[in-house]
Amino acid sequence: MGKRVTVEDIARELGISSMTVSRALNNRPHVNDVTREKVLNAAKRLGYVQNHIAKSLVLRKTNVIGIVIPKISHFFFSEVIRGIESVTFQHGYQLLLTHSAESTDRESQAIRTLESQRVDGILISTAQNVADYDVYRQALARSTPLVFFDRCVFDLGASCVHIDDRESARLLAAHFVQHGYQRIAHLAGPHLVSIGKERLEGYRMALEAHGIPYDESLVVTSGFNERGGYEAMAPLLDRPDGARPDAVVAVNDPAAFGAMKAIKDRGLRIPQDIAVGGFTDDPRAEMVEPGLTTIRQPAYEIGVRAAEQLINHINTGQADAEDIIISSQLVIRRSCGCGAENSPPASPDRAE
Amino acid sequence: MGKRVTVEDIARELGISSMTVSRALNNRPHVNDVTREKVLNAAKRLGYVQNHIAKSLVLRKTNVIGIVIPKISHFFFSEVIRGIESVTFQHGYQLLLTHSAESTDRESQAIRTLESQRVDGILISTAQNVADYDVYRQALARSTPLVFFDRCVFDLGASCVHIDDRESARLLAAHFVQHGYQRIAHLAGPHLVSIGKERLEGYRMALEAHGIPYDESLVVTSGFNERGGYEAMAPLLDRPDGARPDAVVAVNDPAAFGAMKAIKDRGLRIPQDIAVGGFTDDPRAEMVEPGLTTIRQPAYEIGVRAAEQLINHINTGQADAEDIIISSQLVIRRSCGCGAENSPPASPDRAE
DNA sequence: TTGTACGCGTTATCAA
DNA sequence: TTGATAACGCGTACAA
Repeated sequence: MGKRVTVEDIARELGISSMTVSRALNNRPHVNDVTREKVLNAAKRLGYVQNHIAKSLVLRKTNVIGIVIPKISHFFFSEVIRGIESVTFQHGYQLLLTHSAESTDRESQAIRTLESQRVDGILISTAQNVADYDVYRQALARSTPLVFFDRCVFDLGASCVHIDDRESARLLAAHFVQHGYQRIAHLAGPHLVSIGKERLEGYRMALEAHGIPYDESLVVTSGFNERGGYEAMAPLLDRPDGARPDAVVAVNDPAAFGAMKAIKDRGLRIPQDIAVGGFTDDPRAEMVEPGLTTIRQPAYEIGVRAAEQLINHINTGQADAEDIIISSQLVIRRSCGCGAENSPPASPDRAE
Repeated sequence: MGKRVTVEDIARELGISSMTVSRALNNRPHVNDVTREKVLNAAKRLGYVQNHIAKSLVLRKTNVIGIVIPKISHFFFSEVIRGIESVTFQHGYQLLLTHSAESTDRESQAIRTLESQRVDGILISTAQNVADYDVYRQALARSTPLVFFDRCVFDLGASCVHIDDRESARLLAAHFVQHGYQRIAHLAGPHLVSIGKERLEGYRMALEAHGIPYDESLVVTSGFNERGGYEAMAPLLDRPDGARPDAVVAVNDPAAFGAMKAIKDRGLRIPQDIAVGGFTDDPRAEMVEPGLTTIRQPAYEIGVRAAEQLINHINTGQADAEDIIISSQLVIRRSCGCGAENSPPASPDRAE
């Protein structure tokens, strides 16, 4: 930062006090109209830009909200960010973006950095192997409002915005069961992260409800990306004919895409040989061949609600934590082989 | 922000001066080992978190870099952000993310906000209707380093990181010409933004080089999203048989996807009736049916180079502006009907 | 090795 | 309506 124009400079220029300048610049009362005019002109002429750093220091409020994203490249998260931004923009907050890259170490570091930056609150979706909750507790103890989204940690007294992952997974798995699939595999997320746990549990519930025994060997941890989905399919596809799964419920769409590629690479057909389902409703889901049946998570809305909740916490000091559940939707396409082509809005409608 | 522990608090607790505490916490020399140990213990015990705001104020350096993104939901930009983040993380910079939403007003506001936040530098890709360069000039005049990426403004003395848009568009259009297409349309970006201008120019050059007259009615401004691409196709598809274009070069992939949908909705085939090409290499390009021939822009690398260049400017005061050209690549898939299936890395390899 | 004085740029407070 | 003073939390410069 080079030499910058300060209120002091403007005050000196006009032969008045810096307080009057400050009042004029901030549209505060008790300033003579003529004086105000002179101040604004001088500010423009000198190229004054308010120093928000100094303002934050004295006001003890930065108007900055921190975000911790586990995987920037995931479409879901970029949509959440878009939702968050729309709300924070309206409320005059800025966004400090950090990336944990699925690492708990980097996540902890990010949270500490955000606290150090004195953000007014933090929006976070945990890294996939989250295990130690101390860093969250500490932030909360220092009264930094925290709101989780999608990947949550419950019982910390922090709000969380997410879909009903368990019920959604149950619904998806039940859909396969009801259409006659017998050996339904699950590509699972890491079991430490909320959505991994919940989606697995929903899958189990669906099987149980329909009297299908839970077979541990049909559950393979894939993680959340394409490569993981691809690799997790190997042990399942290596099974002999008749022992191979006839359907796969993936923990999310990227994993499902990887699985679909693995299935095709073996020369098998989707859904005739193996049906596939996912989670997210990634833009690719309607373009992949065949279209991917999936649970649509309204990412933009999740971002909006999370940001609103956080700002609410910020304003009310410490409002009660809420568990906010956003409704999801089963989108049926051809990958599940269940006939109905209940297509989602086509591409042109994805644009704003 | 609630009541926070300060260096003063620690100093009082230990009966020493705040300077010694500051030195100890920052790993500076001239501190007795025993004293340092005591300070670090007390800091941990009291839950001290450095106030980066105060530090920034006194050091006149925030270690924050501002980003201005025209369209968060565009895959290309989320990849750029990922690249930027990888560099800034390594160098200890934080990211303040702003969104112009393609509005020049919001963009100007964003830049002023970032200046107000005293970011050490700004990375920006302009809004599509950029026309007034004053806000950039002012930022530069106040010695806020500025680096453009993808959508640039030249001749301002700011660095710019981008592919060779003109040459890439020329290459793509020439590819169509060489494969016998005669009536090649162009879905153009707004003509005010660099990539809109350059890509149109490359398209013209390719036609000219092959003796095909430039037909203004074959150039329709689509903007950068799916809906724009879809709608821009209407006048082209409304032409009678024989006057319809036999190929379309879209300004980017989202527009190309919209165009493909429009073509299919008319019951026409790709590429037999109309061939399509795009720009970006969006993840959907290899999944759409048929696969989209496109110019691959290495988004991640663009982000990396832009961030490196900015940090370089920050460190060297004001190094010379550079025009940094990242090499792009023509990825041939089936949408251009040119045979060669030069497939890009498959999905599983997209993951990190 | 440790401490004192001061300034970073702004606003709140209280006095004029 | 305006101004003087102090404070936000920290680090630099210099003194002890």
